[in-house]
Amino acid sequence: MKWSKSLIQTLREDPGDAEIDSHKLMVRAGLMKKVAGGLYTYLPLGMRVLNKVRRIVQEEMDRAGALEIVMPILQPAELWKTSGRWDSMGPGMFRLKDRAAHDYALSPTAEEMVTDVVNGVVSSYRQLPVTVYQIQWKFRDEIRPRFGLMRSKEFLMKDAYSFDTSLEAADKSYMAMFEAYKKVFGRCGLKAYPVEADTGDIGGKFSHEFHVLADSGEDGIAFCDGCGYAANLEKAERRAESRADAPCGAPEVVPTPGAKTIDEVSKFMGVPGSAFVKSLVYVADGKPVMVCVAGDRDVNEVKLRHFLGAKKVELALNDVVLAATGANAGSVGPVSPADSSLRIVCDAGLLGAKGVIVGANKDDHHIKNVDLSRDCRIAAEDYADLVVVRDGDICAKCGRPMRIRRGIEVGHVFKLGTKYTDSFKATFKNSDLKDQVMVMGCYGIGVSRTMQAVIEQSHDANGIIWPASVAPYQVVVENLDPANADVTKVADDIEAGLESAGVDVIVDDRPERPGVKFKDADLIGFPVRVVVGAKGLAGGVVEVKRRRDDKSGTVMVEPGKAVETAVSMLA
RNA sequence: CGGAGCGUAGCGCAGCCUGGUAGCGCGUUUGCUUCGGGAGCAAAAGGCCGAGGGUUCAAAUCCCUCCGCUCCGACCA
Repeated sequence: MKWSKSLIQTLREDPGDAEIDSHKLMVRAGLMKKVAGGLYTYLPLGMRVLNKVRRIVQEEMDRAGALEIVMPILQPAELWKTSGRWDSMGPGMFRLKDRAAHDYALSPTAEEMVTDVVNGVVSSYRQLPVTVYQIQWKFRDEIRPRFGLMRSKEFLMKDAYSFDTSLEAADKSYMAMFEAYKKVFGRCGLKAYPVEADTGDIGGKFSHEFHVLADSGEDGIAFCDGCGYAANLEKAERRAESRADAPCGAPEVVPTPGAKTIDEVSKFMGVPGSAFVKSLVYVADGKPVMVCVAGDRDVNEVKLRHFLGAKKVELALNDVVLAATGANAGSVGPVSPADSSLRIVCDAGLLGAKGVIVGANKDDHHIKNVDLSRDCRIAAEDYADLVVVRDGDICAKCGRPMRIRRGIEVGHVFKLGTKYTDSFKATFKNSDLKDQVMVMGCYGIGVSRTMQAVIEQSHDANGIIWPASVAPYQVVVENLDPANADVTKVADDIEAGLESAGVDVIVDDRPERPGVKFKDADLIGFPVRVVVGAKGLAGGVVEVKRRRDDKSGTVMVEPGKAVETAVSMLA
């Protein structure tokens, strides 16, 4: 391929609307162009990368025994009504009507359709297990599209679905995908870590996310170096040591006028936030419940929801708070709330807390010298791990301190169970001629997001540094003197040689000054660069260099060795 | 949806407060000189100043409405 024919546009300046490096670089390197918020056109260069990532995903899915299919993006509402997600998906799903006023969704995912499809094809246990997958555009009406392809309204996703005869059998399918994912990300040159995750809205029992570590990541992840435990902060558990506080005197009500937040009260009283117990009133499936955590910690609502066994928990509105406690938010606490039957649950880190300060359930007052076990009515079984893990918390598995990192979620694997196969009555005949419900798993990879994650993880001040496996072209041949027939002949011969060696190569044949060409090559980030110039040829050599090396990595070889040298550098 | 801000040439921006000739840099085109890390000079093309309405002799500029986008807090591959 000749650069002059390739429709590559590079920009010297960062786009005004990009925040993170990978997004800036994708636009500057001419991989994509924004159409509107969260919507992008993939330009030829970006399309090549996307196709390479896609190819890798296909190969690893195929190798894992998954079967490729393609399902419609436009999906009838009936499917979504069957599972109940037509209502529960909310405004995140694009919906439209056809001319006959029938409702449709633009597929944000495809559990419903695939269950329907497989149910129609599978009728015997002999056909199971089966895993199907597709690589298809997905649509989500994101609240706030952001960071280029990281969070866009339209994105390319690989979604796979496994169907098994039993939960145990489903574990095998799950592990096959889990292993395949490791290979996919490895081949893309990514370090992606599997972390335990909450199953979220999609439902199901058990799941892992694959994360690429990056400061720009949107998810927090807790890591334990001791045992390798890794979990999304939504899910991460920690071991709470019970406190050995010294006994304290009698509770004492103190006025704290105007101070509502822990910060304000702590400043007012001149004691650190950790000396407080923060009390929040939540509504869990319609019932108020008070949640107490240390003053310097945050409630993890996902853990709370699981602990309470509730479908939904949300912070209570103020009239509920007032009715339950007798005070407005900011002055509530676990000591004798107005509603004496109010359930109080408490973070396990507060077990044994004495001499703490709590809201007095009386506006603008707090109580000090509180001993939770002495002064409050909290059931022993209502102490649990309810807070968001933070750096230095103790790993629940091995007792070593954990650290927090940020990650980009590039993949997710779920054990779904029978949530969808139940609602679709997706059954098979077992060997006893009985109908039995299939057990499902579902597995996603954000293909377009993965492409950007590679850049986020592999770039420098000059531009992208592509791994050879997904580079738009693996080698760029810089013809520094396109007007010179001898130089051009050598450059074109090297191009031909690389092509016959199966290498993707582009020849920069533009009549530009060398500096411009070098800058562009670095910006786009071709893994290997071959420089052919009159000067070098006069000395009988061309230059070969890896993008990731500095100048000292430059190798001078005679033109006949250029192909061989470049190929070896790609390995 | 709540808060903040921005829409001016393909891209990045100034001009707006204080109304009167639409500007700068990059990119593009042509010519000459350059030529191993984003060259110099000269010339040129390129604008419904987001849309609609209003005020005014006169609106990119002031006022109103709408649309779009970006950033900060509740979703997820």
